[in-house]
Amino acid sequence: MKIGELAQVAQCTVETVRYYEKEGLLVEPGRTPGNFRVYGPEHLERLRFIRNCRALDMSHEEIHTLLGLTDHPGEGCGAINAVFDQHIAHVEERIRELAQLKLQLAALRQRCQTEQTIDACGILHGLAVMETEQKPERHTHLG
Amino acid sequence: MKIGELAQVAQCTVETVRYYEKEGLLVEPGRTPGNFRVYGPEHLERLRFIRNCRALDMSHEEIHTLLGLTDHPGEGCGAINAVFDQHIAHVEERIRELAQLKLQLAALRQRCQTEQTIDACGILHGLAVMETEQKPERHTHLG
DNA sequence: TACACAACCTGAAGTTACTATAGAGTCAAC
DNA sequence: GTTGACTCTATAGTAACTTCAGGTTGTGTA
Repeated sequence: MKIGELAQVAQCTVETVRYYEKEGLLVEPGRTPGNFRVYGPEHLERLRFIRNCRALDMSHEEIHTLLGLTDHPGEGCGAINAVFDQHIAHVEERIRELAQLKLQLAALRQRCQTEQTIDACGILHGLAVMETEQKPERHTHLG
Repeated sequence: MKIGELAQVAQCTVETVRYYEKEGLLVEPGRTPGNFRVYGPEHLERLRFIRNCRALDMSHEEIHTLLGLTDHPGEGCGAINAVFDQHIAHVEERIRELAQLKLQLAALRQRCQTEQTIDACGILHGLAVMETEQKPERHTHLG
C-alpha cells in the first residue's frame, strides 16, 4: 500500500506518517521505481501501535522506549510496566495540577459576581494582587 | 530598576522578560545611556499581572485580550468575565479529557498484573490491538 | 589605573508533535 | 496527450519559552 492508504487506515495524515519516519518511530519502507513509499502490514501494525500510544498522550520519547523494548521479546516486561506506570503518574499529576488551578480560578471568579466597570472589576484586581506562587516544576510532558 | 532585579522580584527569568517585550505583552521600557533597560513600578505591576495569568495557565492570547481591555477602564467588565469564564471552561474540559485517559490507562494496566516476557505482555498487546479512536478536536490550549 | 567578572545586549536556534506551504515529479484514466 | 489525484522533498510556522554565541557595560578590587 502507498502512504495515502496507510494514513487513511491508521486514521492519521500523510504528513504525520512521513514525520514519524523522520523521527525514527517508523522504519523507512521500500520504494516503487517512481520513488513512492510502499508499506506492508508490519508497517501498519507499528503505525497503529504508535497512534494508540499517542491517543493515550504518551510522548514520542516514551513511545521510542516502548518500541525499543519490543526488540527484546524474550526478556521480562517489567521495563514496559515501568514506562506505563510512569505515564499514568504523569496523567494523574496533571489532573491534580489542573484541579488546583480550577480552585484558584473559581475563587477569583467569585470576586466579580455583578458586572462592574473594568476599573472596579474584582477579577482584574485579583489578578493584579495575587501572589505569584512559584510554578512548580513540571514532571510531565502533558500541558 | 534593571532587568535582573525586575525578573527576580517578579519570579521569572531575564529572558522571559525580554520575550514578553518582544511579544508586546510588556511595553518597551526606557534605556540607560549604556543601553540597559530601566523599569519603574508600573512595569513591575504589569509583569506581575502577566505572571499571575500564566500561573493560571492562560495563553498569551488570552492575556493580550485582558490587557487590551484594561485600556478602557470606564467600560463594563463583562468582556473580562467572558474571557475568564472561557478559560475556566478550558481547564474543566482538559480535566475531563485526562480523567477519560486515566480510565483507559487503568484498563490497559490491568492486562499485565504479573511480570511476563515482553512477547506476552498484556499492555503491549493492548496497545497493538486497541482501536484508535479519533482524537477529539482540542478546544483548549492546555496540553 | 588595570583587570577581572557579573550583568547586560542582540540575534538565532532548539524544544514538541505536528501542520502547512511551495514547487516539482508520478501515475491512471479518458 | 492531457487532466487531476497522488506523491516527493524541503522549508517554515505553531506556543512559550530556553539556550547559546558573541559582544558591550558597569563595578569592585589590587
